[in-house]
Amino acid sequence: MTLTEENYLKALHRLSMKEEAITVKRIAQMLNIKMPTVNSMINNLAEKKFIKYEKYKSIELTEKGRKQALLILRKHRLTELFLKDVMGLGWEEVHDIAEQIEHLQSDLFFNRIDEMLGHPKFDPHGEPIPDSNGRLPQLKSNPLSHCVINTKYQLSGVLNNEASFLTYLNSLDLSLGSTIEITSLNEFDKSMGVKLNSKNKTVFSALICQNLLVI
Amino acid sequence: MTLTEENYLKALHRLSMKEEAITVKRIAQMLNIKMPTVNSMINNLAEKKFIKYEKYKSIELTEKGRKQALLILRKHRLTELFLKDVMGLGWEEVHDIAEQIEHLQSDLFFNRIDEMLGHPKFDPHGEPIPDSNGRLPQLKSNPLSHCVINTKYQLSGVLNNEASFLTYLNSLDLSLGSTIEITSLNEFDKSMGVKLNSKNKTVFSALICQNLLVI
DNA sequence: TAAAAATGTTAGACTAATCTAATATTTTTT
DNA sequence: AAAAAATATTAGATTAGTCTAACATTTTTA
Repeated sequence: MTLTEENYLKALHRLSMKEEAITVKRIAQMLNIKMPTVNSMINNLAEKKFIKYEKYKSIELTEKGRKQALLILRKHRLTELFLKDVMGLGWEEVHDIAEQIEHLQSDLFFNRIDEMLGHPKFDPHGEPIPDSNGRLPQLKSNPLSHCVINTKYQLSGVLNNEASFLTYLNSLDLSLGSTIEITSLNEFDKSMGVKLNSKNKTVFSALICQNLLVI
Repeated sequence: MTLTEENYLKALHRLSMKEEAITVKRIAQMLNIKMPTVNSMINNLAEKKFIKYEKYKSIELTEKGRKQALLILRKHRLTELFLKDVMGLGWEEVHDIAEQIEHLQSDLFFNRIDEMLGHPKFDPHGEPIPDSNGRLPQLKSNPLSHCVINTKYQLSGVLNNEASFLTYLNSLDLSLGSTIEITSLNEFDKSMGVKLNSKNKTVFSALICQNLLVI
């Protein structure tokens, strides 16, 4: 895929997320390109099966197109997080750089970023980060006890409302939306080493883990 | 500048570094492109004053061309070092990724990399890294006492040969070529906090600094 | 529902980067 | 120094991505 095709696909996906119908006019506006140009690119993308399209009719991403768009989105969001958290750039500074880096061809590079960030599932706006197969994370929460190591989750609920449990969570500064990264796992007692909000490390017993719901 | 123009400029610079004359044929080989294509790009670059050229005559980079090439080289070498030292990729893996990243347009991004690496003057092959003005570092050594904070230097000599001094250096595992990064400066006694070979931290008194030559 | 407005498509041209085939110049060899 | 070989250049075609002008279709409105 060329860089231009990737940018069209991104725009197509953005429109499909928020609007009723994808039109040539909207794509043209979004990419700041004239309609006839968009029209010919639409034909090109349809030929390559990234979209379904018949002239004067609606434009829709195919599964292939959506997956491709999500893979680019993944690279974009991982990059933004990386520029911010690892390189210490400001949130307002990262977008333009990520727009360029998202087009790099290197699984190695992006997988390493993913790893350094602890396989985050959401960017700081709360937007989900597609996985390396171009799939969006399930929005179904699971108990932390069912989750995997070296991955960042967000607290989405609790399965126990005893005051002592809630007080404990409070003392850790844990609230809905807080990030919990599993850094180690004790096979013997099923306790987990965790890092909270990318800052404090502690250990959760199996019982704690069973009562924390995360996404 | 287009990505293609940048790649030609890089090739031109590489040739100018190691060979007598830059020929259309050599450029074509290096970039794996046919000679007529190279010829037309040569004309284009000459029009834009990156090279001096008259047909059937020799090809030479202008100052403008050389500076541009060195700025790309700077981005390439900083990126390689970053991928290796910060992201932990293997030396054999970094080249292809750096070939892509070197074309990014973002002073912010590369300055931040430079900063994170401690403003290195040489890459791990010992190749010099051009500065942000496209100038190669002076190969003239200076006493460490004349150097600036937050910068990586390489030990290039000593100004004192007393056994006690050399034994001291040995005990720190310091030898010719070792990297010395100045991490802090004590204005009162002119002593310096340093990191040696990217590992051990220590403090050098003013007297030590005066007797270490670095590049 | 017919006219007007909005949107979409086709036709044809342009630029950057590439190619092959043909031609020109320079360099090497005999 | 003439012939042969190597190298360089020109001419003309191709592809991707863009444009403007003209035409077609659909949607809105009166």
